[in-house]
Amino acid sequence: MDIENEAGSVENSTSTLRDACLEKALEAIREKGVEGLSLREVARRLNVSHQAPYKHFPSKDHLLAEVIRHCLRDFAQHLRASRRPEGGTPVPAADALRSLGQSYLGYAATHPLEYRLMFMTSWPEVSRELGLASDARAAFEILGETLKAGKQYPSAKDRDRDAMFIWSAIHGTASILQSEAMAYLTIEPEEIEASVSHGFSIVETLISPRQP
Amino acid sequence: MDIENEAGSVENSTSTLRDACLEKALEAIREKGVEGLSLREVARRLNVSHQAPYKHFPSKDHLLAEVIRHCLRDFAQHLRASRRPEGGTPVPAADALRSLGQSYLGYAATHPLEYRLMFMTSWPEVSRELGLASDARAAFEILGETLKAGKQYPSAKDRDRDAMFIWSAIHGTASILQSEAMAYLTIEPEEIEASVSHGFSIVETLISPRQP
DNA sequence: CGCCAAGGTTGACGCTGTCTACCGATACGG
DNA sequence: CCGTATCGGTAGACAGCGTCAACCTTGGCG
Repeated sequence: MDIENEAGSVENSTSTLRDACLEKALEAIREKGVEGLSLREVARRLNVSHQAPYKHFPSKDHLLAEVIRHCLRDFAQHLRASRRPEGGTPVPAADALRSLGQSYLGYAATHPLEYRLMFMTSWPEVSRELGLASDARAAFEILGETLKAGKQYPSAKDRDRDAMFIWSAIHGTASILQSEAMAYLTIEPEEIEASVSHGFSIVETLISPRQP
Repeated sequence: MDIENEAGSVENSTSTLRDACLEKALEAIREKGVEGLSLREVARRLNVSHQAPYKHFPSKDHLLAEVIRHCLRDFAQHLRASRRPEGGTPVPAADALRSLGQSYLGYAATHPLEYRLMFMTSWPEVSRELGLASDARAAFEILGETLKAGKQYPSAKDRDRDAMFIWSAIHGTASILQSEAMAYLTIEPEEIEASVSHGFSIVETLISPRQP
């Protein structure tokens, strides 16, 4: 009833409260962690009754799953943008992979909350029936496309093996960079930078091994 | 008062209930997830009042942190064991890294709950003051030692860069293998096996690049 | 003996997710 | 134009949670 009318959002006139819930949920998670998310808190932030959100989400887990889906799509869009940065001219194939990798790490660095939600939080049970996995796969396939454009593979399986390794390495890097261990340890930033760059070089020689 | 006297555990006579709490907490997490962990549930499983655990842990988070510490130490011990498997004769340096890697992935595969707890769950706030990070670092340093034994590095920093990359790649692999996405996707097991092996090969050529 | 601390108990408080019931609009078929 | 059903909101109740406070029992020690 008392939903704040944020700037813009004209086109999105269907079920304002639903979107507002998603927004405030993310905000609440940002402040108090996933564990601390509470439907009542979301309702309170929107000045509605504690039951209002239930008209749009069957349960707290459904809300959380939708928040994660939102992040997945935003993330995928962010990755896609790395292939045509600003100007509109596509990145040359040789640089596409590094560009994608930096885009990936950049997202993880600037959206740690969202990254954690997507890839380091155990999804709620209902995510399965809500088909969250297909949103995750969409993001993964951007890497596959980039590889395909940059190198001739004898078979799709060979490409997938490379993709799997690269995805693992970069996800591992991203998740270690923002893990608790990293926050508690003391490592000079320049050394981290060097490590990451080292990793990129390794992956690049993996992709184009025959060029002198 | 009514703590079950499990098999053995004679040497561990100091504060039986404390250890029992840790044990039952892990059990409860296994059944109902980290989110579902409740101190009262732990107490109930031990036939003890809902406040008894508070005599040993200042808060639920302290209990959880101790559970994680327990996992970290067990994990480190598991990794160390990979260097001297069963018989007592150490693994030759050339195979040490792959052996360590398989040990790592093996642990993640056979103890998914513990792995998630250590590396994919956001540690409770109190972990910082409880010094959990040093337990995590102990596990990481096993990799550093293995690298040092297998290759001459010009400097410790160079070694750390390799270690960082390898750790990232293998953590990424482990965490993707047991991620939600993997559970929801459909990939043939043999293909997964091939991808993992592919990754190992890449890392091995990284370590010994000059051998034909 | 007196006393104190350790480790257990019960009870209460405010928070949570969710079930149920109610209530006002608004659309729509007769 | 009048039911009436549905949609999106409200209010109340319930059990379970973490945690604070108070109390009780027991064993060791000056």
